[in-house]
Amino acid sequence: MAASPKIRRDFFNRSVHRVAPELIGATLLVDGVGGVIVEVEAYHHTDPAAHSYTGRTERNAVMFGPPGAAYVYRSYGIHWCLNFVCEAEGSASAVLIRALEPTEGLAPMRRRRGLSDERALCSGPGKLCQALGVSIKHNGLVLDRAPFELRARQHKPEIVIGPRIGISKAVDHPWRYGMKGSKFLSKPFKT
DNA sequence: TATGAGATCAACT
DNA sequence: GTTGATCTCATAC
Repeated sequence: MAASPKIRRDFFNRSVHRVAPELIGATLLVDGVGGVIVEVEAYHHTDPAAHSYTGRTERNAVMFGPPGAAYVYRSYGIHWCLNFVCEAEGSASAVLIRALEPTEGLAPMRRRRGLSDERALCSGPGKLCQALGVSIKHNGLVLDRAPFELRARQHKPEIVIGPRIGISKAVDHPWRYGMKGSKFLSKPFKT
């Protein structure tokens, strides 16, 4: 199989709404463990649902930094969520990685998750971070250097679009992107 | 299949 | 003091 080109950090130097759909089908690895991105959501600083909406704080400082970095935060006190910073320094936009199709390092993922069901390993932002071992240690790290590895997709997949999940503000913005027909989505898309 | 509650904590008001 | 960009398990249908 031909090696896919690595995604460099300048890939993220564009609008989240352009970056997000292009991430579908790309491969994300952390320490060699990961898979194909099948679901993401876009967050923009003008968006009431975004952490950056009310301005820079200690938690979201990475979002205000240069694109191509990972923004990791704790959700509901227990889970971690992984975002990729986009656009430009200070624009405070990011793409939330919501689901992966596991392809590399199945054994460590199953061990970390305590599950054997492949479909449940990475089908949600909290699950995905647990399976890949992502935590606050990764906050602020750039995505084109170890332990991260991002590889571009070979072919453009069919993309489905819908409203975002688990938020209470700006719920109608269709800023959730998924790979059509994937069995590894956190929730099915209404088509 | 669907709905609901509990876990658990840092940031925010 | 309240609220989540969530997940899992239990109970109901």
